[in-house]
Amino acid sequence: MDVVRGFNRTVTQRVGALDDKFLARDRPLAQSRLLWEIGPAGAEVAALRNRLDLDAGYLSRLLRTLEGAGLVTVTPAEGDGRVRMARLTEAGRAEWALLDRRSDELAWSMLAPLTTGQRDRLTTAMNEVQRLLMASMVTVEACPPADPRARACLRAYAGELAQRFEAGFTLATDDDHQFVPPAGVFLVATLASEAVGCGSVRFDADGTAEIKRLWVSGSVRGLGVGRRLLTELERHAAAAGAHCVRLDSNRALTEAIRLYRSAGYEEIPRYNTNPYPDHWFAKQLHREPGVSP
Amino acid sequence: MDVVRGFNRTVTQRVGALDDKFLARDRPLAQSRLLWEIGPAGAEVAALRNRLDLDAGYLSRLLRTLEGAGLVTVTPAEGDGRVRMARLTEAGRAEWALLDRRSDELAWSMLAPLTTGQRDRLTTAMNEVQRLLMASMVTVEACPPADPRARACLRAYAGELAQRFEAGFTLATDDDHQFVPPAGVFLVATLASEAVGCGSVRFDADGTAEIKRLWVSGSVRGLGVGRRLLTELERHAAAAGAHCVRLDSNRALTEAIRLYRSAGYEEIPRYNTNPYPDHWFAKQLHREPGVSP
DNA sequence: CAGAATAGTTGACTAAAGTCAGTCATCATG
DNA sequence: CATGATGACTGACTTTAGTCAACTATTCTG
Repeated sequence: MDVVRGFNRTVTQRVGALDDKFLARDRPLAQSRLLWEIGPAGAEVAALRNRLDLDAGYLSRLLRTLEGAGLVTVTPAEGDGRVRMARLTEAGRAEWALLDRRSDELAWSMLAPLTTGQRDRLTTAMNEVQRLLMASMVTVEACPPADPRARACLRAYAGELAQRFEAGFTLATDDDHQFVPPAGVFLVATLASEAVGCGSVRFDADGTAEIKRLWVSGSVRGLGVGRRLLTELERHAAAAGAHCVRLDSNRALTEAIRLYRSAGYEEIPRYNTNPYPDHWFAKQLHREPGVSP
Repeated sequence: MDVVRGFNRTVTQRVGALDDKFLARDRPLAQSRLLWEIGPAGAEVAALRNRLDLDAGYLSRLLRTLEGAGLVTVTPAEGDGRVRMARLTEAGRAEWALLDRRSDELAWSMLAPLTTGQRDRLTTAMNEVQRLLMASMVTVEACPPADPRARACLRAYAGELAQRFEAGFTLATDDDHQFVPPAGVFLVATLASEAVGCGSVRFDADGTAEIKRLWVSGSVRGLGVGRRLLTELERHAAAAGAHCVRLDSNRALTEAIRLYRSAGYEEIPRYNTNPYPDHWFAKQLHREPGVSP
């Protein structure tokens, strides 16, 4: 705990202050940040507002300023005329490249005074901190399967299975109701208001439950998100009165199968007639009194 | 390099922003930071200005505001009537305690979602990052021996030797001129405008140089500051035309002696009549053409 | 003991950051 | 095709942050 506090104090204040100084050398910080965030690829105004957590009016004004300076153009997005797209002009890209260079300089200024060994240790530790902080920023919560975040996850899930299964994959689209309470539950994992994982469970009348559509985005794989989803799903199943959870999988999904085994699942014979799976698992739940959904 | 940039981005934006939000929930950030920095022990106004890097006038005004809110009292320091001391009132201490609690909550919010193993890895990595960033923020530069920073180091140096030598220690005070160019050089290591180490070298007419008063503050020991000072001193000696550096030490200074050996120094017979040392070392310098002071 | 230096304060500013309500165009829905 | 929702923009503000120069009270120094 004290380590974390010391880290927060030293690192965020010192590095943060430096970072700001590097970014905001000749224009207000908010403008530099915005320019930086738009990036060479451009960005939708709503996305910028979201990422920078700015007031809509304030952001609009900042965009007008950058537009006035000839660094940015804002045009209606194709498809939806309400949405607007911010893009860097030629001059804006030059400015962005300057910021990019400064960011490199800042990084180098942190490494330069160190010996080679220290540099290696620092970058290794930074990597670890960053990954684990990402992991700790992931939240898991229930959400209706019709929610846009859920849809985005399921699209990604289906796309991935279609790639990994030799026979391709088509997601059933008519069983959403199974994962709406009280019949079941659908969970999404969110990182910085972006959905990065999902999972669902259906409670059956015979005291069993079935977990389906567990998926974790590649961007956060290895951070324990899958395990958190699985644990939460089991908790919901137990709270709904299930004494046993089942699930199916395919040998192409090696990480998932490893996860199931290490979470206490044991292989059982085929229990359904789905065309895709070739492995089936089950786990007994120890019902803890007082668990709430 | 990319690791460092990713780290800067994630950590300063995410954690830094959170940190600010936690601190400044019901008063302006600058006021909260100041209140926090004063702390239960109180602090001199100059120290606050230094630590927070604020304009003197601005800081003064902030103090008046906190004073007006009944959170702080500012009184002349004992000893020097120009210096003023800021202290928390009863209400101020309560506010400080609140901030302290929030800081704990923030730290906990970062650890809570993780497994025990992940927590251990995160705190270990944070500790490493913090130490190495401190190391990389240390700057080494030449400075006159009469400079307040140099005096502070020498006081600390003498105090420490007095403690560690059985026979005590008294610092010679009349040889400052030896360490002023062109006769020699005095270096200080600085961390966040606080002197944390020093070292000096005297160039002799026979092509030898003598390193003296190498000291590193306990707060940064183990970060390679001693080695950096030593290397810099050797560089200055070489630039001044020396082909050999000598120094003396005492068996009580085990870390220093280990440093000298690992830096290529070899033990030689007594070369002076100083009462304190019982070990003497020398190292040949390889003069690199084009080295500049 | 007369300056010079140091530590802090005050007044008069400016710029940047952020907020809020009201408006307008576009899109989805019955 | 009216109605409401959505996404962005504008005007009119307030607050916060920060700067600069002039000024006062101590202390140091020759």
